[in-house]
Amino acid sequence: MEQGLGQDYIPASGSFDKSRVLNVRPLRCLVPIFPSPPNMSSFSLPQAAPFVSASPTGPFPPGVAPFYPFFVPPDSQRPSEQDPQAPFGVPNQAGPFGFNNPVQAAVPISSFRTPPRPQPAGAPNHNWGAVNGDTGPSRRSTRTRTPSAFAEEDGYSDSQNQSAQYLSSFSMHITDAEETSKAERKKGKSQKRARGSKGVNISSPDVEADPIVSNLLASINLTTFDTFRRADGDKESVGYILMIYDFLRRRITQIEDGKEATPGVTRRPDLRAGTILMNKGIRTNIKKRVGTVPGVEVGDIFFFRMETCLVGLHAPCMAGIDYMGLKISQEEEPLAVSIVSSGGYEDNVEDGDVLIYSGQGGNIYRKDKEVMDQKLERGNLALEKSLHRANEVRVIRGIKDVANPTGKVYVYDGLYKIQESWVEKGKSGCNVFKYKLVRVPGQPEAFTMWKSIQQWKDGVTSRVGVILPDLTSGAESLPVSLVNDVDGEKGPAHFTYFPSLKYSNPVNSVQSSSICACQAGCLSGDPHCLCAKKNGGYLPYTANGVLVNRKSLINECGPSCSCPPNCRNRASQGGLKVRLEVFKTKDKGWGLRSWDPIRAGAFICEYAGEVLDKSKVEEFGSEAEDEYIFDATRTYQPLEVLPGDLNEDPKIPFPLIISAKNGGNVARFMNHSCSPNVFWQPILREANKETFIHIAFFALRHIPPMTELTYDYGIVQTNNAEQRRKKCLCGLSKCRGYFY
DNA sequence: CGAATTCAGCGGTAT
DNA sequence: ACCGCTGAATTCGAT
Repeated sequence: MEQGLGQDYIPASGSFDKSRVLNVRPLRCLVPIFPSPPNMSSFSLPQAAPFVSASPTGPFPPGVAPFYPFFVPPDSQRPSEQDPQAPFGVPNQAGPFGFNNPVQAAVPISSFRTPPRPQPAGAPNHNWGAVNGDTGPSRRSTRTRTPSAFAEEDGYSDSQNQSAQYLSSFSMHITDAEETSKAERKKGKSQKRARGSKGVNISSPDVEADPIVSNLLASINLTTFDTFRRADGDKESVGYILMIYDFLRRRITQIEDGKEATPGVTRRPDLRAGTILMNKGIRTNIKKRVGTVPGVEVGDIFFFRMETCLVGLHAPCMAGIDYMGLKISQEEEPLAVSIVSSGGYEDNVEDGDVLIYSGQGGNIYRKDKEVMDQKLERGNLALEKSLHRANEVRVIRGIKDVANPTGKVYVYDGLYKIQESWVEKGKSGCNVFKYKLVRVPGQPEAFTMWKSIQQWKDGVTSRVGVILPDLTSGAESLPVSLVNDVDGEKGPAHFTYFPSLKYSNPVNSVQSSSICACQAGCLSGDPHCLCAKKNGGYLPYTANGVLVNRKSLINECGPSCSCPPNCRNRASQGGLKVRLEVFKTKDKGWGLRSWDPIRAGAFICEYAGEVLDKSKVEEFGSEAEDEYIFDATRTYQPLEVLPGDLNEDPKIPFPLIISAKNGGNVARFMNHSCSPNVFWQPILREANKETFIHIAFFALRHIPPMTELTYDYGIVQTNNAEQRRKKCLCGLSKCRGYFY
């Protein structure tokens, strides 16, 4: 598939309308002016470089004025707001800066740049912006390059070609040795800093000394992250990194929660976990690139900026614009590779496929510093160059997280192209750069899906194919839609909806051992909290109800405890937290998915149904009908990422089998997958002075909206297992072919 | 209780 | 050395 770069850079000659392009982009536009030879692949060798650069000193074709549009006459409050179509705020083409006398009136782009600092004669000049009318020495004259260096520094990736052939054409910039020494230096630096800075970061070493964390780090097979994997990821390594990262983050949160809070000190488990993984080289896609990042798919979600750094989607951990230097012919230009739009600036995000993005700088969002005009440097310059080069820019959209209002969800919304740019006066009265980005067509839905879901929730539009708006008839705290937009089936076979587990008799209950007296809610590491004690000292959940790691059994607080209902050690008790729908899948019958994003470790639902007593269990053993059954006695593959001692295998003191055939909740619709995104966890909970075991489902990884929820059904180890096994339809490369 | 404020952070870029 | 669309903790302010 010749999607993306190639086609966009190499229009078939004559297929474009020069006047149209020029009208839209009056800047020096290399695409139409220097068409490349046809039949050139997007994956170009140096001699066939798609980038043909004009000489920095011109000549420019008639009517192409270099950079004048950035000139904003101080006295003419040029109305870009009123006419955003006029690129760069040029009201029309007649004025003194129109096409008629462009060159004379041209103001060099450098007029928007920081004045270059005085440099000794002959020093390298990094003033990229001074392309035309440059008074300083050109970069070309101060630096020579070998032809082969071009290929080495080409950061373009071809999403369809991540083969060894592709890799071999690049030389790895970062060898293992370099990587290690870099990490060592880094580590030394951070330790020094920790010592020197009033003990703010002093707890960092004991996080790594924590047995669970050091176990985790020791268990990671570092050969998995050899040079090859670090340079170019795949879905597996990206998923692995994200899972380790979030586990580490949750574990650090848990440890920190157990400590006395130091007033005024902000704890950043996200940064701590990120730094550890960075230093260990547990990351991928280190080499920056334009376009697709291998292993990251459109629609993938992140809950921390550090996650996008680790997988190479967006390297800066705070800045919104990521860019790289790219050698083009003899020039080096910064090109934007990705942006994050998260609401700090006055971005316009109304249309799902168009984004009006504000440039960086100018202290727009800082209250402690004086607001100033933005400058055409760093990311802003890179975006400008990317406009001219028409290269694809990854867009990550930050959205307020419904489940955690203080946090954000970042959605990778795929590739965009910058269509135009201009300068306008921001609210503060200072110049702000604006960039109009338009989504490259043909990509899977991502951000627009979020918008649709929001409209369904608001009742603005209705979901297509809804059979029942709430199949629970109000039995859950949130409605669960029944949807079929695939075929004519009107719904699953009849069953009774009830939201929790039904024990026919309390035989299987476990004796209640203790209750807690934490009136204000339980806290991790509190030696007085018996419930924390029962869970091994720490509470199993973080403050926002996220499960830190899988345990053989979790002891939640119950009605007899003194803690309030919102105590964090009751994560599975509040009913549904995400808006779910039961939907008709293409080939697996009915399935379950969520309208809301779900973060790794978040509670989804429990398995409701009737607990089969021992006699029925035996009867069940010979029964072929096991469509809606949860069977804790099956054997389960260990969860793929975390080592066994971190993710303990579930242990239930009796053979628990639940039937949801006649009645149950949404969990009965969850299908099997050999590479699931959900796992189950036994939970001990009190009711009427007795304790019962419940089966709760938690997210194994971050799950984007509308992704089917699946867990591993396990394998039955019986004589007639072969006949009863079902063909697995998960369709994954890891599929073991069957379940039960 | 949500919004606004405060502030230490970190990887990366540029000097 | 400097920079930035972080994110947690804390204070503020409108109910």
